Amino acid sequence: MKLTTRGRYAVTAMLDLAIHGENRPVSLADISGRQEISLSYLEQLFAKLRRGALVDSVRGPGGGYRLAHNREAIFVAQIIDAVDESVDVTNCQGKGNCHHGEVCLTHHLWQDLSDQIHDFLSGISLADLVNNRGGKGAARSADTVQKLILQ
Amino acid sequence: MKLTTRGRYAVTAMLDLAIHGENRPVSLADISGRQEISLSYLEQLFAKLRRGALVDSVRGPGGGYRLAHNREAIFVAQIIDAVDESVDVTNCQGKGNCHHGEVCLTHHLWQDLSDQIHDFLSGISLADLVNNRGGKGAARSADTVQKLILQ
DNA sequence: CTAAAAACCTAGTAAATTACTTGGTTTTTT
DNA sequence: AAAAAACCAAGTAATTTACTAGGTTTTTAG
Repeated sequence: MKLTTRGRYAVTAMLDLAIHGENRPVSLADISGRQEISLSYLEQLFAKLRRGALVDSVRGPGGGYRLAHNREAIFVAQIIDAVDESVDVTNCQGKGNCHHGEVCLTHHLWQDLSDQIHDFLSGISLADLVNNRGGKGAARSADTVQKLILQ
Repeated sequence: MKLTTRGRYAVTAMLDLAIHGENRPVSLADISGRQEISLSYLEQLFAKLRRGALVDSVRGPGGGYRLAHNREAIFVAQIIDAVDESVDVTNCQGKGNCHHGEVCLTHHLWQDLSDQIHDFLSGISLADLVNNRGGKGAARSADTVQKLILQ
């Protein structure tokens, strides 16, 4: 399945951007420092995020990246789609040619799971994450959020 | 995340077993032939499935594997857990030490997604798959099912 | 107007994982 | 006794992933 560390990194970086980028653009060097993701790796991820129209870039000193839309309008599924190409758990990437050119025994199972995951992640915006409402809304203590935001 | 080809192979093989193993045990050589999975790889998977008490083995000629429970009582999540260890999308395997020993920004998101996937796959039994009710019950034409079962 | 900060780009590489191979042994049936 | 099967351990090829190296271009601040 396409749900790897790459996607996690991308969501984390976008969340960092949502938290720290209200006024000025945020440089990848800053995100790299805070989230401990290699700068050059971030560059590669943000190239994809930009192609996916999720962020805008500002070049030159004082530049960096900005969210291309507001927090409420950027969903986790979009981020993962942008960097991982797809959230797909089938073997045949949904083509249905997994067994001698026909659908394999479990094709529909994986297809349905894929859809399920995509639906789940499509319902969660960056705003939800900032406001601590990831998924079912697992509790996160107020001071943990503070620590994470203020570092 | 732990949702790889290994898990898919395991579910496919177990489904093959459910379909072909009503009377006699099914040898891995048979499954290997039908599903095009390397025999030795199947052996490794079935060692784990046996440790997970999902199948029983019968040694000697005419031997093979049998489901350890009936189709209704074996769920996809159990199969994947047995071969992939866990269906976990967090970076820290649920430990919550992903960022300087604290939970990372997106920990709860991945935790919730993990739970979601696990719940989904826990609701689908081998019997459901045999009867073509994977997940939301995507339609599969009757003759496709025939082809798959009768090969 | 120049130095520096940033994005932007390409290619390569190290590490990890995955799928598979090899070459056995043990058990049990015919 | 031969053969069919499970069972086992170690190694390997292929792929993917995360990261590094080494640039260029753009733009701002001084």
